[in-house]
Amino acid sequence: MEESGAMATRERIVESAFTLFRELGYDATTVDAIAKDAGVGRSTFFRSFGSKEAVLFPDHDQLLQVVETRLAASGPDGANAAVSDALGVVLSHFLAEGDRARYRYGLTSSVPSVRERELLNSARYERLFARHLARWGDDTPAARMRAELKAAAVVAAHNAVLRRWLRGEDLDPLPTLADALAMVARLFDEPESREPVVVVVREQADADAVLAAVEHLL
Amino acid sequence: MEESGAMATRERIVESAFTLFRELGYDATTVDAIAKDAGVGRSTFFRSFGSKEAVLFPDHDQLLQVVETRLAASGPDGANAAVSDALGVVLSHFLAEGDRARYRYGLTSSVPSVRERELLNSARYERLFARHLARWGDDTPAARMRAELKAAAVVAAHNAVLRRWLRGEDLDPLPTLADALAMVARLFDEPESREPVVVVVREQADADAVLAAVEHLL
DNA sequence: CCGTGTGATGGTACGCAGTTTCACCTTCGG
DNA sequence: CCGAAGGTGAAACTGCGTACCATCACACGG
Repeated sequence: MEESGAMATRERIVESAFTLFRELGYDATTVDAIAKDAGVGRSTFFRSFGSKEAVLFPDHDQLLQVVETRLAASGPDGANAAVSDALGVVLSHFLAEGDRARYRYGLTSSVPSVRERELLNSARYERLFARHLARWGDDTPAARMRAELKAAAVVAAHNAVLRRWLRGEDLDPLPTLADALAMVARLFDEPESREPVVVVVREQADADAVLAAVEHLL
Repeated sequence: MEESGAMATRERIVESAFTLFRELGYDATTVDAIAKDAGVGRSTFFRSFGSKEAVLFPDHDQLLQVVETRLAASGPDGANAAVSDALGVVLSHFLAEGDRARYRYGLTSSVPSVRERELLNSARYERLFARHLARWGDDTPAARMRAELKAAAVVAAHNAVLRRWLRGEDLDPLPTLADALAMVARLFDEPESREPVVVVVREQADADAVLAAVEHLL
C-alpha cells in the first residue's frame, strides 16, 4: 500500500491529467476535474504534486535526485564522465517518455506557465551542476567563475539537444549530446596558455636538440 | 500627461509596493493594499504590471529593449563588444538601483515566487543573446550549438558577477564583469586548431622574411 | 456649443490555484 | 478492544489575475 498503492494513485493522477489536458486543453482543465477523473480528492492532488504545472513533470524530483547522487559520487578526476552520465540519464528519461515529452513540449510553446516551469526545472539542474563543478575545481574566484560558466554550458547543451529531438530534427540525440558535451570539454578543459609557440632553431641543429628545446618550451 | 503623468503613477505604484513589502513582508502585502496605498485602482495596478512579482522588476522590459537594440545594431565583427556593452548596461542598471536591488535579492532568497521570476528574467536575456549569437555565427549545427553555449555562458557570467556584488563581496563589479567576459571570449573565440605552431627558419634570415613566413603560417 | 469617439481609469464580479482546517478512516501496536 | 499515527476527502478561505462595464477626460468635427 505504502509503495505500490501510493504509486498507483500518483500514476493515475498523471494519467488523468494528461488525458484531460489533451481533450480540453491545459488552461481549460481544472485541478478539480483532474482529481475527480482520477477518483481522488483535491487535497490528494496537491499533496502528490505541489502545483498544477508539477503534474506535467512527474519524475522531475526523482530525476534530480539521480543526477545529484551521480555527481556526488564523482571526484575531480571523473568530472566530465559524471556530467556526461548524469545528462545522459536525463536525456534518456525524456526519450523514454516519448509522446508525453513531445506533448509537454507543445504546451511549453503555447502556455506561459508551463514554459516557465520548464525553465525553472532547467535552472535547478544548473544549480546542481554548478555546485559540484565548484566542488571539483579550485577555490579561486576564476575557478568558481569557470564552474558557473561550465554549468550553464552543459545544461544549455543538454537543452539544445533535447529541443532538437523534440522538434523531430534529431532522431538519435544521445550521440549528439556526447558531441555537444565534447565541445564543452574542448572549450573548457584546454590548457589555459593558448598562444601559439614559435620555436626558432638553426636549420642544421640535430633533431634531438630541437625536440629538447620544444619540450622545454611546452 | 501621457508621458510624465503616466510615469508618475507607475513610479508611485512601485514606491508603494516596495515600502509595503519592507513593512509587512512580501507575502503579507496584497495587491489591493499596494493599489490603495498608491491611490489607484486594482485594475490600474494590473494594467501597469502584469503581476505582483513584476512590480519588483519595474525596468525589466525597458532594459530588455535596450539590450535588444544594442545587439541588433552589431554585426559579427563587433559581437563581443556588443555583448559586453549590453551586459554592462544591465549590470550598471542594477548598480544604480542600489538598495532596491539588494532588497530584491533578499526576497529572491526567501520568497520562491520572486526567485522564480528572477530566473525567468535571466532566461529571457539568455534567449536574446542566443538569437543574436546565432545570427552572427555560421548556419551549421556546431556553430548554432556554440551560440547556445556562449549565450548561456555570458548570462551566467553576468549573473555570477551581479550576485557577488549583491552579497557585498565585490564593490566594483564592472571590471569583474569585463574579466569574466574576457574569460568567456578566451574560452569560446580561440581558433579551433590549438596545436602549437613551430616555425623553423635559418638563423641568419632577415627579420622581414621571418615575419612574412610567420604571418603566412598564421 | 454640442455630439461623438477614444483612451485611461475604477469598481465589481468571477474563476481557480493553493492553503488550511477538520472530520473520517484505515492500519498497526499494545 | 483501544488509542496513536498517518493518509484521505470535504469543506472554507485567501488572493491573484481576468473580464466586463460604467465613468470621465479630452480631442475632434460639426
